[in-house]
Amino acid sequence: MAARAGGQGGKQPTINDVAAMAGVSKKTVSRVINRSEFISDKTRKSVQQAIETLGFVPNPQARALAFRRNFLIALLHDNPNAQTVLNFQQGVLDAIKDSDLALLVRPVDRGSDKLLDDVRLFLEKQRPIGAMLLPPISENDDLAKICEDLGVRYVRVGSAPLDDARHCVSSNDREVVAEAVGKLIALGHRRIGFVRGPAGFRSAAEREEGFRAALAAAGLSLPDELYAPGNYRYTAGVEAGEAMLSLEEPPTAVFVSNDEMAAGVMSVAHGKGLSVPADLSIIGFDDSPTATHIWPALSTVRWPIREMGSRAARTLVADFLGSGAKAADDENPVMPSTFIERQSVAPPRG
Amino acid sequence: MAARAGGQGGKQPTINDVAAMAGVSKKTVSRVINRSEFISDKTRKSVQQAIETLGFVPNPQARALAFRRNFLIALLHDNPNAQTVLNFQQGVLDAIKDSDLALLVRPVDRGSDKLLDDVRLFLEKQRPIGAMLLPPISENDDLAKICEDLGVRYVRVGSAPLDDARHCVSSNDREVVAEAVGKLIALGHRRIGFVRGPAGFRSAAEREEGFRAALAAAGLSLPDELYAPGNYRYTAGVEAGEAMLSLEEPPTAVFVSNDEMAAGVMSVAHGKGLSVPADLSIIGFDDSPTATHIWPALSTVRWPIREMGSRAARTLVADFLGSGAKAADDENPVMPSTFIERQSVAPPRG
DNA sequence: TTGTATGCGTTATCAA
DNA sequence: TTGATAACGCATACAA
Repeated sequence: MAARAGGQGGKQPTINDVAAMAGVSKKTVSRVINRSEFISDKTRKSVQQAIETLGFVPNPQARALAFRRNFLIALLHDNPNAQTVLNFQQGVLDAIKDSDLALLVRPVDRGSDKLLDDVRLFLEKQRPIGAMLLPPISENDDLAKICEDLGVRYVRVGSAPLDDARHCVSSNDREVVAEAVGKLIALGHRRIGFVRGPAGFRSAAEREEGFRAALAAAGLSLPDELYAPGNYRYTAGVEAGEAMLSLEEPPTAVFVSNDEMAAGVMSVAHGKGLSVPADLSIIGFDDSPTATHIWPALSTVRWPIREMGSRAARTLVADFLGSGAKAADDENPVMPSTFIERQSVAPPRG
Repeated sequence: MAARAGGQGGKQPTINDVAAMAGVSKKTVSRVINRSEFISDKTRKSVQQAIETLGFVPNPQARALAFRRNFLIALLHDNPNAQTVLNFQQGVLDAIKDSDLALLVRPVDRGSDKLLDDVRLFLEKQRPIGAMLLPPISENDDLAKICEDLGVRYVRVGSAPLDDARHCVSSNDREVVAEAVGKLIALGHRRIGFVRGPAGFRSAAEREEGFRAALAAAGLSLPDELYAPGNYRYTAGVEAGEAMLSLEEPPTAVFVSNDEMAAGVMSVAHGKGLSVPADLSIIGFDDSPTATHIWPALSTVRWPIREMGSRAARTLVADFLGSGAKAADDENPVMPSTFIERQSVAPPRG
């Protein structure tokens, strides 16, 4: 059981109890709590002693009122992908578990015309010390501006730098996609299909650019019939698969902009009696659980989402603590994605 | 943009501004905010008028301090399944979006020996009005007791009633599993395998009981070689599949206690050149994204997780508002799961 | 380096 | 049905 020495009358001890026991004023106790520099080692120790024996824990509500800021960090997202959001949360928690911050989660609706007002009201009320924006809403500049206006620190998460280093954590989708597609080409593939992510998503654009860069580097072109639109959903993958695999000269490989759509393409291949990877190589993106659950296991790109969550939270915290601003400046805000080879890729037949 | 009539000096208007404008005391304004009954309609209206024109929003931090309670509800979980957690969150948000509650998310580690202390400290500090416990930690009675001790309302989510109706939202896993397995039997299957969930999980036990009930009802038995342990992970499904499908007389169908393991079994079937469902019918549980991403699409049981989230949150809120306690008592806390037939089930060969 | 007085914005007490 | 005043627990300005 938790050892709670208890103040008086079973209630939680307050700063007053600590002050009384240590024989100092509450302000001095406050200074110790907030790590003020102007404190003699002696009094600091005696105060810490009292805090210890009393089992005193500062009341976050009172601090929030006085600070005009809640000791929370908010995660704003539009539920693009459950695993992504949850992995990110996990990373955030890794970073804040030893602080006394807590995580506030706020799903929003990017399609709503009240999105901006919703977020503004939320931040005004909750007053978190910082907010983290997950893609795709991280790409919304108005949202960032709202944070700025309200004095809420923010970090935008994206597949490419969206803001200055202080306000952004990103991966390098473009490069890694180019690398992955390059391997396809090295294996001998010449007709390589592409399934795109939704219009207006930066991640979709980045992945496409990486794809095209790899093709260009090898002097290959992308015929229209091997280019399919998509929306990151399974059904879009199915549609793209049906279209491409019905071609007279179908592709021997395809890069699909996320795993879920890749699963759709693979289903179509199975349905048509094609063998993956013998008849068709497939590469996805995300390294979601789906990637390993389907058969054969999908080669894909792992997004360092947990690390990004941790990094985003650390940036916010360091920024908040001020002094520790080093953490935010030292680290490179671009975190590398990695290509993961599994069973869905092989040289083309013949 | 949000229409904020603003108090004075660009800052947020406070209760004092409202009181001044309406010509009443702040306590009266407070009464209006908190829907006290002892207010004349006339003053109520004039106060509401002032609130409106000022664009006043009560400061949650101040209220939290005075109420000794934060206007938050906490979600405690042990990350069993990303989709489940996120769907649940979505349901919670459906329920609280018109209140001024916010959602605090707290992943915990059920393996840690500090679990209880962690949760206690978290609740002591954050002082949410209520907490929701997701399985498997919802099965931990000590956790419920901690909530009770701290005066934090709680709701436990499970696959069977874990507590009294006021503190529990559950599904009816057992019945639905029995129904699903019954269909297998009706199709003519006689050798049906079973892959279990992890020991100590109530959901695993419920599903097994449902499975056995269906078998018993048909006078069938479960040979040892068709019973496999598992842990809800893909690899456990693979192991179970390898074992069962290497048998001299393999099963013609298998019920797997969750989708992820079912995907593992299906991979093994594919690898052995077996056709699903012609050679092997498979049923999973969860209706996770995986169920539709694999090929063929998996017949499974849909857990009403979003509805449960919504229900859990409404219970907490109603309980908190006191008056509206009806919501908590009227509704049946058991929410039905449903069997979903897709392509992974067919009659046995021959 | 430390203490005093006061503020943060709301609710509770108790009297009017 | 209302209001004056005291909590709520901590932080800040300004003194000492």
